[in-house]
Amino acid sequence: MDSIVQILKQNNLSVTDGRRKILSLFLNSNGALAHADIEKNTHSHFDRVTVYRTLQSFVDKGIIHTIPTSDNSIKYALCKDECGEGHHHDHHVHLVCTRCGNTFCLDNVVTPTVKLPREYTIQQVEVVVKGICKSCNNP
Amino acid sequence: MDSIVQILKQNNLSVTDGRRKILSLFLNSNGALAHADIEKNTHSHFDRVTVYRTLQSFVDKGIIHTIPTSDNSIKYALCKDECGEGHHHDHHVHLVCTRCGNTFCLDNVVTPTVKLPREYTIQQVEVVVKGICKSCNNP
DNA sequence: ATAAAAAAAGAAACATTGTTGCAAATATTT
DNA sequence: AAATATTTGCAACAATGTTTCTTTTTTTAT
Ligand SMILES: [Mn+2]
Ligand SMILES: [Mn+2]
Ligand SMILES: [Zn+2]
Ligand SMILES: [Zn+2]
Repeated sequence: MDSIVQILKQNNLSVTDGRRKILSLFLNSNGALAHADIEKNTHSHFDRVTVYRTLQSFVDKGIIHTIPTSDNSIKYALCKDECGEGHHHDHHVHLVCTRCGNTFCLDNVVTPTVKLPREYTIQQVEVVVKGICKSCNNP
Repeated sequence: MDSIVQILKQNNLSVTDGRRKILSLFLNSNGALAHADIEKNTHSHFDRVTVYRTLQSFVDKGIIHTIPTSDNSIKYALCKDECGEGHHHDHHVHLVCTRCGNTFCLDNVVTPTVKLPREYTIQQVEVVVKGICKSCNNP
């Protein structure tokens, strides 16, 4: 059975064209994708609303995670850790390349620990590095 | 002379009602502000476009900085370090309170150092912590 | 394989957010 | 006070996101 179908079924998502196509985009991309990238890559084959709902359900199920950015654009990337419904554990650093504009999960770079004064409680630490990516550095 | 006017003049910005009012909002707020907060607090006294342009010019001048978020909303906060035109040096951690929703600059918590593989170049590190803020913890 | 039930997609209408060009108003300089 | 430079508000537009409802598709049960 197709690995894409497998992932969808494992997450109790019914298998539809849209979900198959969008999930395969993530599996075949090494960087993060924005909503607009998906619309472009699917040649607007799917309604915008469908794309929004698909992304939301993937996030809910722990298949993809969002990446914070300073401009107003949510980026999404595959979860590679053990994320599930309501359980996101993506403790890795993200890199936004200032040259090519792409965003990457650095799965091997673990989020550093942050110490806050006692009055605060930490729930999650997000680290986004702006810099130059691998392929822009070694062209 | 008014300290607000002083800041504006120091940055070669002409002194207008909008800039005075918006800058004073930042000076009197302990958390970060989103565009919508400013519109609300000024009772839409200023055109939306003016607010956008004012925020942009404050960022350009190094008076305020943006804070990345996972939802699609830019937050802005006063720069307290030595930022200037084209020189942002806000090396502190930001906290997004999951209870009250406010975003705070933790000026005393320095951004941890991050080590990336040699193939990458680091330009800037942004750390956003989700958790519970001081006042939500000690009500 | 077929019918029934459940879930998702599409369409439309709308709300919010952000951008651009230009004329009128305001601030600064002379 | 007048000339110049800058900013503002308006209008029109583009992009992004949400909600409701009907149609289509997928899944489940027979
Ligand atoms: Mn990631
Ligand atoms: Mn800050
Ligand atoms: Zn790059
Ligand atoms: Zn709080």
